[in-house]
Amino acid sequence: MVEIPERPDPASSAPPAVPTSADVARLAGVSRATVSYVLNNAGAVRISEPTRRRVRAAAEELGYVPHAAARSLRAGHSRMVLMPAPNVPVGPLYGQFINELQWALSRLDYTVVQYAGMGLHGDEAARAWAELRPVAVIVPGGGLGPTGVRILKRSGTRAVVTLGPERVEGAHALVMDHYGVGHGAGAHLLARGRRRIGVVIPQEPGLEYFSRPRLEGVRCALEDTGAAVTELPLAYEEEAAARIARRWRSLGLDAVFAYNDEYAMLLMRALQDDGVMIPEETAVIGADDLLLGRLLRPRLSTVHIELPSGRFLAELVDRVVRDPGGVPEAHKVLGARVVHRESS
Amino acid sequence: MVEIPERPDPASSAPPAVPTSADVARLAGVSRATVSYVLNNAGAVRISEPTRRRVRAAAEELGYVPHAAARSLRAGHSRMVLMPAPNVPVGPLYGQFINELQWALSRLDYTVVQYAGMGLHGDEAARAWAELRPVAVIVPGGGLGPTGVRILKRSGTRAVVTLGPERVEGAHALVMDHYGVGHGAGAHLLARGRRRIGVVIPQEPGLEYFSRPRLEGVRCALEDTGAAVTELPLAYEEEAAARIARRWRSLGLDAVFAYNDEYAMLLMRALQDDGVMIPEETAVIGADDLLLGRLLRPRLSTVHIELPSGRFLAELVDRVVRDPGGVPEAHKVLGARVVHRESS
DNA sequence: TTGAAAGCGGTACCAG
DNA sequence: CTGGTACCGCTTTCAA
Repeated sequence: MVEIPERPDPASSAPPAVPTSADVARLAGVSRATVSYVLNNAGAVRISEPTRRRVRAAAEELGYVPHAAARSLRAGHSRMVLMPAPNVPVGPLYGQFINELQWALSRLDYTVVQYAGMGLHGDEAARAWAELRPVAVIVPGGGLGPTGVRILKRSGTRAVVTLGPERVEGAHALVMDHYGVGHGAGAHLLARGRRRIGVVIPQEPGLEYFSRPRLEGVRCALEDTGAAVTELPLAYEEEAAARIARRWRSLGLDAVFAYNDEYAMLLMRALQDDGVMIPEETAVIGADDLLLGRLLRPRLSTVHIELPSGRFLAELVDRVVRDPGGVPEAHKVLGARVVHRESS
Repeated sequence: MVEIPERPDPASSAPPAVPTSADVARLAGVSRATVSYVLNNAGAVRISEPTRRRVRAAAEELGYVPHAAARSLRAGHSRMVLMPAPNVPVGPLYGQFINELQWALSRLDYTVVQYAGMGLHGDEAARAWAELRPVAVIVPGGGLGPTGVRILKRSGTRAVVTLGPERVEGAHALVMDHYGVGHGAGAHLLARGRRRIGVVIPQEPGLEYFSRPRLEGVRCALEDTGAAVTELPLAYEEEAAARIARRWRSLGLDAVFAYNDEYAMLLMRALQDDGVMIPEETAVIGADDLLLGRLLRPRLSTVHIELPSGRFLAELVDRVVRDPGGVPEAHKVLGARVVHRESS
C-alpha cells in the first residue's frame, strides 16, 4: 500500500516541493526513523534487507538529498572548515598551498569552504563566519584580532588557526613572517658588496602584509653596516617601471630587492632597456623562486620560499578539533633560502 | 528580575555552551520572539525602546551570534551561492574574474561560498552541493552533466549556471569556448605566411578543458589551406622545453601557438637558447595577454581574451533566482582578439 | 507591546 | 526489527 503523498503539489505552476525524508518514508511505507537508519547505514540498528531496498528505491525515485543544515542543527556540530576567500588574485605558490590544504582536509573528512565576505572587516567578518558554526576557521593574513577569535570560540568553533605574520591571542598560529625573506635578500646583497639598496614596494592593494615585513627584513640585515635602503614604490605596469628606470642613475643604487620574481622581471626589463648593466651596475634579486626567473637573462637570483605542507596544517587543525582544550601552538613555518643565480 | 540561566554550566572542564536566542531572552527577561524581533529589526512589530536596549545588551554580553542553519531551515531558503573551488592553481585572468563575481554577488546580498569537494566527481559532487541547499550554483569547466543539474534543481537550487565550453541541458550557460582563441591564433599565423604550425599541449592536469578546444580552433582555422598542425606536449618545466628545442629543427615547424603566454615564454627561451631565430625561423604566439609577454624580446604576440564582467554573471544569477521559471539562457561570452607584436 | 506555540528536516532514544 | 516522539535554534503567526 503506497499512500498518496499529502502535499497537494498540483502540476500547475508551482515548482515541485523539495523531497524530505518524510516523503521518502511515505513512499517506502516506513517511518522517518527507518529512513534515517537506512540512509546513514546505522550500525546500531538492524533493518531487514527488503526494507532497506524499498527505502533506497524510494529515495532514488524522489531524488532525495538530505538537508545539511537540518542534520547539523540536530547533531549540534558540523565538520565544516571555513577560510575566507582571498580578495586579491593569489600567486602560484600560495595557490598551491591552499589546494594541498583543501585536499588534505577533505581526506580527513572535513568539508572545506571558502567564504567570500567581500565587504566585511575584522569582527564583522568573524561574526559572519560564526553564523555558519564552522568547526574550524583558518585565517590568512592578519584579518583577525583577538576579539574575532573570541567571537568564533564563543560560537563553538573548536579550532582557530591564523596564518599571518604574527600570532593572535587565543588562536593557534602558523607564523609566516616574510621578514626572513627580506633579511635573506638584504644579507645576500650586502655579502656581494652592495651598499645602496633599493626595495620595491608594490602599489597593488592587499600586498602590504607581505611587502612591509620584507622591507623590514632588508632594513634589519643592513643595520649598522653603512648600507642604505631606498623604498621604490612600483605599480605592476610597464610604464611605472619605465619611469623608475629613467631616473635610475640619479638614484645611485647598486642593488635592488624587487619584492618578488614578477616585479623583478618587470623592473629588470625596464632597466635593461635603459642600458643599465645587470648585475655589474645594479644587482637584482627577486623572491618566490618562480620558473620564470630561471628563464630571464641574466638568470634571476631569488629567495626561495618554503611554505608548510598542506598536510601539516590539516593535521594541526584536526588535532585541535579533537582536543580544543590545549594551549595554542605557534609554529614558525616560513623557510627562506637565497638562490644565487646570475643577476646579483 | 534577571533569572539565572537554566543550563548548569559549571566552570569546570566542559566548554561553556554556545549562547542561543533563548539565553538572550532569559537574560533580557523577555521571550524568544521578542529577541528575534529586536535583532532582526522587524518592521511589522513595534517593540519599546527600553526592551530593545535590554535585548541588545544581553546579546552583546553573551556574545550571541545567530545560527545560520537554524535560520535558513526555518525560512525554507538561504541566499547562498555555491561554486566549486578550483582544484588547480588558477591564472590571474580567471582569478580576477572570480573576484569580481564574488564582489558583485556580495553587493546583491548573496553569501558566496567556494566548496572544495576534492574527491568528488560528477553527480557525487552535485549531491554534495545540493545538501547545502544553495539558492544558486555556478560551475566552471564542464564538471556538471544534465543529471547533476536535475539533482540540484530537485533540491531547490533556483539557478544553475555553467561556465563551460558548451551548454548543459537545463542550466543557464555562459559559453566560454576557447575554440575561438585557437582559431584566432591559427588564422593569424596563416596570414603571416606560416604553414607548419605547432600547438603546445600542456601536460599539467586540469588544463585539458582549455587546451583541447584551443587546439581544435587552430585545426579548424587551417582547414583546407595546405597548412598542417603538430601537437607538442609540454610540461611546465625548463627541461621539458629544452628537450623540445633540441629536436626543433627536425620538426620542421615555422610557427607555434604556445597555449598561453607562460608556456610561450618557456618555449621561446628554450628555442632562443638553441639559436632558433624568432620570428624569422619560427613565429611564436601565446594567449591571455599577460604583462609578461610585453616584457619579452621579441615582444610576444598573443591572443587577448575578454572574459565577461563579474557583474554580468552576478546579475544573470540574480535574475534567474528571482524568476527561476524562465527558459535557460546561453550567452557566448568569450572574446578573443589577436594582439600582434614582434614574435610572429 | 509581548508571549505561547507550531514547525522547518533530521536524528536518536525508548517502546513495542 | 520498526514506529513514535522529543528536540536542535530560529521565525512567525495568533492571542492576550
